[in-house]
Amino acid sequence: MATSKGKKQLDQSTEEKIKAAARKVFHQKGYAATRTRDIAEESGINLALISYYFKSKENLYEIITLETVFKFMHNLAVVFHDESSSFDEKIEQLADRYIDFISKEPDIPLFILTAMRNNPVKFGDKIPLKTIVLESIFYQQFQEKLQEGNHADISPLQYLLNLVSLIIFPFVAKPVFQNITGTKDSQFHKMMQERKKLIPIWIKSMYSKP
Amino acid sequence: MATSKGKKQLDQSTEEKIKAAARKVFHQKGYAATRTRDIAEESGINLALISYYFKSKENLYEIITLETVFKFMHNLAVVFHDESSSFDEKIEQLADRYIDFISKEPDIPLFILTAMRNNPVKFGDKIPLKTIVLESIFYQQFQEKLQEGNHADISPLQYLLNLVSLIIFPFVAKPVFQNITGTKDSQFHKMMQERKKLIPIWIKSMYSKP
DNA sequence: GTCTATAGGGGGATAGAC
DNA sequence: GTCTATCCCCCTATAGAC
Repeated sequence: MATSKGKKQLDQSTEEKIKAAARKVFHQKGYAATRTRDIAEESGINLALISYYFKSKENLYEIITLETVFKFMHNLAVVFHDESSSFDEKIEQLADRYIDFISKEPDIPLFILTAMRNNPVKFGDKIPLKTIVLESIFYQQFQEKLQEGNHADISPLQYLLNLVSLIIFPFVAKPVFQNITGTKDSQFHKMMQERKKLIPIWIKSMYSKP
Repeated sequence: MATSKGKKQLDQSTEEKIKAAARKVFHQKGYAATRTRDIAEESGINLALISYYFKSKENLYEIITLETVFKFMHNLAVVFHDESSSFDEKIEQLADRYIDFISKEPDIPLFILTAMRNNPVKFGDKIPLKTIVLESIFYQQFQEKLQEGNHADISPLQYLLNLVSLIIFPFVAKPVFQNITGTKDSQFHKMMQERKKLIPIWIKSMYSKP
């Protein structure tokens, strides 16, 4: 039952402590505003150990970013490649999983969006995003739906944008939204839960013939 | 015809040069990653003049941020308070104006979103966001629409979130989207232009009775 | 108002003891 | 593996000449 590192499961290894702290601080403040000293304090380890285990701040950041993007896209991959679910069920599952995921990790969307803008190429090379989307069962089912023809005009790319926008943007805009509307955290959370059911319905309406 | 500063209109004052450069660099890289030296180089002025005119980097950043948020919300205010247009026309105008605006200033949405997350209170106090939205003609017209009752259930807040999400998010997600789909800049621009017409239609469909 | 020169502090990284 | 002490560069801000 020991881990591969031969440590107890209860207390993390130093390496893992650093990564957990780095994840937290980088997600919250971004690369430039984060000091290695913040990570050291957050994790309770000694500053010098960051260099010992990860060589540089930049290297640590790259590791965290790659892992974060992977984790985020994992939900997508699981749903997109599920053989047992229908197209409509996949939409429901996407809304459900991502709204839960982002509710628990609210800093991740802005973190990824910023990381990708600052360095679009680097991460594009290392993460098989195209494969996940374009070679998925979801994409096949999408093509079949287009063949049926009993829908309003669908551009697959616009469809994808709409789906993702409706799911993710409210979380990114949360501070602005709460500022304008005076919505409290509990209300906001309730609204996001409602969107799990509403988004699939809305998406269907958008593409049904009039 | 002279400006209040008594300078020619053709070449900007030093103060304006600095602000223009600061705007550009802050929008692109954010506060922490921006060095005052970047702003000096970008504007072609001497580093010491930034302190002379604006005292500190932080103060300059605050000025830029406030102006940016004002400028962004101005489109909203103009459309929301227009007495001559109908509710549906306002939706069309919003999509139209914001898609044009963000196309020209693509860094602004992420800049504002990040600024508001890092300091939600400060800007909330200084910008009359609530007034712009909740005391607008748009909001009145919205209430009237609710009274009519010939629509699917509408939560005003969810409606607002959907509208804004569909307009803004594609621009924020542009790097990720292009990475996944291989879409080029020209294609992306064309898609956003199409959305000017599509978003009002989609929004209507979402809220029409089945 | 604009420049040069520099103060002063902070932050990433490492040497070397334990 | 972990710690203390410190190096050294870089960045903001300012003093002071022009």
